[in-house]
Amino acid sequence: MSVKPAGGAACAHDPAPLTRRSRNPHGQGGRLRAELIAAADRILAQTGDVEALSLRGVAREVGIATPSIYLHFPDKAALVQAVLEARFEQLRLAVRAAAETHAADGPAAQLRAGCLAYCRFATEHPNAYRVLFGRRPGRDLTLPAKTLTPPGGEVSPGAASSLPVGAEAFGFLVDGVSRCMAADLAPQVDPMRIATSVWTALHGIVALRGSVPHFPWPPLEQQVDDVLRGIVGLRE
Amino acid sequence: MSVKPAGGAACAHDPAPLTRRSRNPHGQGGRLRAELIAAADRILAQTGDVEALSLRGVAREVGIATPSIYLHFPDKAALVQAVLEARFEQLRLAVRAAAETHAADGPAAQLRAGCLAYCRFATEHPNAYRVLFGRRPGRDLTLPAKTLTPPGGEVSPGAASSLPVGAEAFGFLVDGVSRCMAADLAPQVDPMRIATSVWTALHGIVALRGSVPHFPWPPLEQQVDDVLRGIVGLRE
DNA sequence: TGTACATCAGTGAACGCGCGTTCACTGATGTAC
DNA sequence: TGTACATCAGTGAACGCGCGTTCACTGATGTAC
Repeated sequence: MSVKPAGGAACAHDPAPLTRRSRNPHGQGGRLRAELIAAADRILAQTGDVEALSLRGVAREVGIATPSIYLHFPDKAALVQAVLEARFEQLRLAVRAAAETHAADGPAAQLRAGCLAYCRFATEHPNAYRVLFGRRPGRDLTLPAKTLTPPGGEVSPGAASSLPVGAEAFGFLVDGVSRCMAADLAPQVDPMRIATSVWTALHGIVALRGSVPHFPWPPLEQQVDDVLRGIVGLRE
Repeated sequence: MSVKPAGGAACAHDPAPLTRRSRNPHGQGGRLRAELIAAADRILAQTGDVEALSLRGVAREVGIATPSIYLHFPDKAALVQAVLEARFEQLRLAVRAAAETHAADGPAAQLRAGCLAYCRFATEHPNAYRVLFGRRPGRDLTLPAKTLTPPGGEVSPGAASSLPVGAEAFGFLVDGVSRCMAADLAPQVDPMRIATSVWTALHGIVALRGSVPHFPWPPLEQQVDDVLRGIVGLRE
C-alpha cells in the first residue's frame, strides 16, 4: 500500500502534483505569495542560478498549478526580484545582529563580528550569495533603489540610486571602519576607501571559496583577520 | 536592391542562415572546430552565462547547420569545455607575458605587473572572467586536471588534481611573492598563505566591479597597490 | 586520360522536452436582501 | 431563516517557442585502376 499522489492517473501535461495543497481561506490569499517566495528561495539555494529558476518548478515545489503564480506576481521577473529582496534583507539583518551583539566589545571587535557575519552568510548560503552578488547586472533583473549615504561617502545620488539593497550593509562597514579610526585603533585614512577594499577583499574570500571549493583554503577567520590587519591597519 | 540571405524563402525550422559559409576543403574539416570555439567564445563574452549558451546560437553565429557541430564535439558540454580551456590559456598567457616583460625591473615590479595583468584581463573581459571563476562548480562541467606544484606549496596531489587550469597562473603568484620575500622586499611569511590572500583580494576587486558596476570604484591600480602593501607587506 | 568509387564536410527535417504565458473555467466562501 | 449573487483562490488545457540531439541524406573532392 504505497502512498500515491492524489489523482491517480497522472496528467500528461504538468507532472502529477505530489502533495495537493489545501486552499487558503478568503482574505488569506496573500499567504500563497509568501509560500512562492520561500519555494523559489529554496530552489535557488540549490541551483544558485537565477536563469535556471522556472515558474513551473516553483509551482511544483509549492503544489499548485503554474498559472496560480500569476495571481500574486505579474511575471517571472517579479517573483525573482521578490526573492532577491528577501535574501538581501536576511544578509542585512545577519550583519546588523552581529554588530549589535558586539556593540559593547569595542569598535574593532564589532567590525570583526560584522565582517565575519557577512562571510558566514556567504559560506553558509553559497548559492544565495552567488545569486545576490554573482549576477551579471543590467540583464532582465534589476533591484529596487534604496537610499545610501555612507558617512564620508563619495557616492553620487545618481550612482546610489542604482545600488542594490545590500548597500545598507556596506553602510555598516563604513561606519565600523570610521569608529575604529576615531578610537585610534587604525590609521586615519579615508574610511570609504578602506571600507571599499575591505568589501572587495571579503567578497573575494567567500566568492572564490564557492567557485573553487577544492582549493586548500585557510580558515575563514584567519583570512578575515589578515584583511583587518593589512587593509584597515588594525593593530593586535 | 537589398542584400538578402541566400535561399530566399526562409525555412521555418531553423532561421535563415545570414551568411552561407563556404565548405572547407578535404582534410581541413578541423578548421570548423576552431571557428566553433571562437563563435561560442564571442557569445559567452556577451552573455557571460554558460547555461544560456545554445548550440543553435553558435551554429547561427558561424553560419552552419546545427548538427554540423556534432562532427567536432560529442555534445554541448564538450564545446563549452573547449571554450573554457581556451579562455584559461589566454589568462595564463596574459599573466606570464606581463611577468616576463617586467623580469628586469625587480621582483616587486614583476609581481605588481602580474597582478595588474590578471585584473586587466578580468575587467576587460568581464563575462569571460565570470565564466571562468563565477561558475558554481560540480555542475555538468568540470575542467581537465593539470598538475600544480607551487613552490612551498601545501596543495595535496588529490586537491591539485581537481584544480582548474588557471591554477598555473596561481603558481606564478606564489613564485612572485616568494621572490619578493627572498629579496627582502616583504616580511618572510608563508608565501602560499600570502599568495592565497592576494588571489582572493584580486578576485574580489574585479568580480565586484563586474557585479556592481555602478559603485564608485577607485582606480584599479590603487586597489591593487593597497593589496600589495597591506597583504604582501611590500614597502614603498 | 577516363571513370567508378570512397571519403569527407556538411545539411534538412524531425523527435520530444520544458518553458512562460493566456484563457475560459470551477467551486468554495461570504454577503445583501 | 432562506436564497440569489458576488467575490475570491485556484485550475486545466492549450499556445508558440527554443532547445539538444538523431537520422538519413547530399554533393564536392580526392583516389585506384
